[in-house]
Amino acid sequence: MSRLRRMPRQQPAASRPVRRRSYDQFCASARALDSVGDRWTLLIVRELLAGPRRYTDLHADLPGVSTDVLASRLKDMEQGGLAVRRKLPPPAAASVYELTERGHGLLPVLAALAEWGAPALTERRPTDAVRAHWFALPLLRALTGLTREGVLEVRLGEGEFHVRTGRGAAVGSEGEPYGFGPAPRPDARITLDAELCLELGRGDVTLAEVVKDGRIEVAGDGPLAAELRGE
Amino acid sequence: MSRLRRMPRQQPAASRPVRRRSYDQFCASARALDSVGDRWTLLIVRELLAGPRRYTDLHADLPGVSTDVLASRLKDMEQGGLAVRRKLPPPAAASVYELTERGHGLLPVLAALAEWGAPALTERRPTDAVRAHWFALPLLRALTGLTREGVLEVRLGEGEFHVRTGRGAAVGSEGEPYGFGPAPRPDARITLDAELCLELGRGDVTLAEVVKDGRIEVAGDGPLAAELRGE
DNA sequence: CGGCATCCGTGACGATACTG
DNA sequence: CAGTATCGTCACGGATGCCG
Repeated sequence: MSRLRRMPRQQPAASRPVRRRSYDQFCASARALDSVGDRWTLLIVRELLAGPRRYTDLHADLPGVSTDVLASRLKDMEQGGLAVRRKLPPPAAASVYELTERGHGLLPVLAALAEWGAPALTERRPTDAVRAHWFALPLLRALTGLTREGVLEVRLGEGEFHVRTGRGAAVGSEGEPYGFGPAPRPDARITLDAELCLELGRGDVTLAEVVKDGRIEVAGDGPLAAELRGE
Repeated sequence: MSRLRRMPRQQPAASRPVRRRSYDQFCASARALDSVGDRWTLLIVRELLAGPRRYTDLHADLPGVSTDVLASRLKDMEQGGLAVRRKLPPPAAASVYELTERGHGLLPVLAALAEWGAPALTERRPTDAVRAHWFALPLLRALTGLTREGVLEVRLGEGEFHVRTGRGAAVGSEGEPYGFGPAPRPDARITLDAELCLELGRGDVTLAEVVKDGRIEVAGDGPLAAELRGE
């Protein structure tokens, strides 16, 4: 009576053309998710939006990703035209991954995700990793009102990063909208803590308010620093 | 010499608290992906953005999703506060899933994905499924310039849907930005083909151009129809 | 019949070890 | 340093069964 149940539930699936998994929908969002919907892919993009990086550094800033998955995603991203692998000039003898223009086009997607996810970013769980440049997207949102073009260095307790302000931060501009570490020649510098970055990104407080409060410290003497101080 | 290699590669993983898989990063984008980064989740959201739907209808419009995964995602979305299950009034004896306000907040994410994915949506592969309302996001992008509030019914070869125009389509407005099928009392109606929807969404052509060309047909006599015709 | 639950085969994922 | 190899586990997709 139960022998019949063992019958061929599934064809051996032979000769299927090993198609990469796709949603197979004629829909723009579905096509986008075919490219960036796999686990870790968008977080790798988030990393590369801050500038070219080496494999090992990517692995270090993405705790939890396994080496083979990272290698596989980078390969997929190369094949998909999102990133390229570039050899550094001779003395370095290393190679870095960097986004193509198509890859940079994902900034609005990451920004929308960050904006939506910000309210859920209240408690910092003990298992959570943190990197300073992860706060660049929330902060960029709070700086969209700035008119002066320039590079702003940001110092957090967790580390440093820098962002481009003014139209230079707009989508489609050459260069990264934000980057790791200190800037080569910043036009201004601010010091604040990560929590304040998030509040600014959520719009809970305005830039002008926290400058007055002293919760944010502005250094520099150029026009960008002046605008940050409120003239 | 090779006996040592068989040693415990992995702890039995006992007593791990069965944590739902999270990226464990104190980052807004990562938190967002903890909620909506699983396979199919954002496409379910895309469906529900068009209005409440029953389980079976969702399954029908998401070819390829297995029944258990769909049930599991819907449960996750309920638990995550993205959607609720609501019983229909007695005669229907069915229940529908609908987005919460938090869930509706994902519209900008889907819109950004659709915008980024649009250039990749050139050839329609023979394996691709199609639904009319999947073209609502690209079309909405082309209609952001409209000032008149109202409901616009859209007729494609593949079926019908309707979109809200004017400030009513803005994020945070009550009601869905777009919906399945014909509208109850549309303020205007347009007829075009899916390809044109995509061209409009990509910005390859403007609304005014295609109205003049006759590639788009505008029906109705209210102010919205007039604005669509270019006064 | 709608709304799942169960079972199974395959593939993706995560951790670790190993190699050029 | 930058991956590849290997392995255990879990997620996914497909088919089917159950239950109100």
